[in-house]
Amino acid sequence: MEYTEAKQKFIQAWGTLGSSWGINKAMAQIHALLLIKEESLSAEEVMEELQMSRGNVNMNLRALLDWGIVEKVSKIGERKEFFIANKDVWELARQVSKERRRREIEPIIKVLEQVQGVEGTGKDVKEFKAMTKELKDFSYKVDDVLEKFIKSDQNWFYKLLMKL
Amino acid sequence: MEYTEAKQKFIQAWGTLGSSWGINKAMAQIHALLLIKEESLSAEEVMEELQMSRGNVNMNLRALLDWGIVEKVSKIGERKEFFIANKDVWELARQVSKERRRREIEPIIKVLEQVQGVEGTGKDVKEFKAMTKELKDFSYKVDDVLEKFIKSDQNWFYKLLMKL
DNA sequence: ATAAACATTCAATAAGTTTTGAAAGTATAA
DNA sequence: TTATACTTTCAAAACTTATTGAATGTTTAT
Repeated sequence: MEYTEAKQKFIQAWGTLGSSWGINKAMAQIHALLLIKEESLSAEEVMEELQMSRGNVNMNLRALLDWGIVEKVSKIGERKEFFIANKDVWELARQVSKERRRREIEPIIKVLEQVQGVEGTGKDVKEFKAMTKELKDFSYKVDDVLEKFIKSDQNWFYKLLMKL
Repeated sequence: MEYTEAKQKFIQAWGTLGSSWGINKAMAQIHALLLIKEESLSAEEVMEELQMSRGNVNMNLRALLDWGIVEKVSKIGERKEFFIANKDVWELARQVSKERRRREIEPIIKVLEQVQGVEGTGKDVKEFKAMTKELKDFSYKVDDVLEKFIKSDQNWFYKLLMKL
């Protein structure tokens, strides 16, 4: 397989994967491109390589910064900004887990807590309370695992894998 | 809080959560409704409660069956079909993990394997190979954890949580 | 202060996804 | 077999999300 073909294929696949992960395609593709480039790239270069508009690239680069998986780099003598992806896959997984925890687990726990306060003693209400309590308990457990994962180091994780 | 309000709130929140999980809103909302109802519901009843069209309800009930998180129930003397959600949260988590593994991890591993076969000895190619290899190795580890999780029982999981 | 180089915003548009509902299909009962 | 009850399909419409690119804002160099 040609390098150009392989590169396209990877960027494409990463974009698709992103979509089923709440990360939009452009964002995931830019990330993929930065992942496979050792040097940092300017917005211009990303536009060029991925054939995306300036606005789109700018917006999604900022989103990547926001997720903490891409960093800005200044080059001496250069005015424009350059961007580089953190190449540590472990760190990437941690950052993504962290963001998803914040954006998904936390809000659902909040709602589950709230609706627990439903009034009444009817059958429907009892069932409702029972089910939402189970979900809440489980969510707390997941939250707990995620928290530990996020705070842990790579070694901890690999040791855990061994144990399984 | 009133039962009706709590119910709406929960169904709403579950729908939103679903969206960031690759599960469409209607599908997640139907699932939420079935989760909080002990008895099975007919398509008609779901339509009524969620104010959705027949086509939408039918389509998404089939998707839920497909994901293995909702089951058909036949009632004697009744011609129509009824649907019930599995109330075991643990089992739900397992089923969802199973489907997501199949739909997401497996395809990306396949692509990563493929692009590993890229030809050339240039700097770009070497970097590309190194990065995609790292991603592949990590994906295999995740796949492995998921596989064990899917095949395990609830007890295993809770014991694991204790250890963390 | 001005110009040049670059970054950001945002309204318009395009693309993608979900939802509808009527029509077609299927199974059951009489 | 025919009518009825129910399910499935699918093209069109509604809705949502992503993308563009020109206009605006900001920084730096002269």
